[in-house]
Amino acid sequence: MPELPEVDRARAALERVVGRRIEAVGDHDSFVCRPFAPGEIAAALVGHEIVGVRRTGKQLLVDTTGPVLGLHFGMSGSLRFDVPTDERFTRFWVRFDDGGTMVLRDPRRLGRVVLDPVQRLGEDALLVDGPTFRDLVGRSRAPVKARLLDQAVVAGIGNLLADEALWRARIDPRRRGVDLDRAELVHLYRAVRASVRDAMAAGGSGRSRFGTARKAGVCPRDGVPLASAKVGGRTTRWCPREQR
DNA sequence: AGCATTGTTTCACA
DNA sequence: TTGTGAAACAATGC
Repeated sequence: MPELPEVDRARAALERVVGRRIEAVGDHDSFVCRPFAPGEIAAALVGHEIVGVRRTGKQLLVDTTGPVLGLHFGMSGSLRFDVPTDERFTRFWVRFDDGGTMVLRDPRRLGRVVLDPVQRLGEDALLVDGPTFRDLVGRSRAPVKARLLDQAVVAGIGNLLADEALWRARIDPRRRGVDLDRAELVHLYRAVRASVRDAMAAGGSGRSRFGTARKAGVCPRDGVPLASAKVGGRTTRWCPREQR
């Protein structure tokens, strides 16, 4: 369930392992750990201590006294602590010197585990300032939703948050960035930040009023059936009456 | 059976 | 050249 709010929750949970030493690593899922060979990540990490945890967008960075461990949850990844490492869907795990474990559970295996990740990400959605956001989003000829989903522009916004923010800002997801005026971009910027913050408070993306309504197919403000189409390659729902 | 899925990368094309 | 969008990736659930 990972968009920025879920990943940030994982970051907070990871704070508990700071200061622990890595005793063993399970890196034998060659798809999730690609392009590293089985044992390669383990060899690089064993014996090192976790010294910090950072997040940019949906990317998690675990600093150690050795390499940086990069974690990405893909579509279905999540972290578990102090559970057995042989459970179904365990794709990667770390055991610490205190006997505790960190397990990456990821049924669909679209998550990634890498050493020293090279990031090509834009500014984090929670940190980007208004003028920068307006400039980056407002200069594109792509549908505004596709622009929001582009992690190289603003990092952390996924499909649900994008729909949520556009609904709050009352903007049609199919409109081109260049066709939005300054006031609309201001609204969108505020809507993005509010959507992210609310999702974090609610414990996840898609738990908002619109997130619930998105499934039901009815706009929670005016009861109009939501429109649905592929925008930016993703299923998109919006209120055809309010979002212009 | 068929289709959709809260993500990212690659590749074809304008 | 730059940007855009569809397909591929893997696996599950409806």
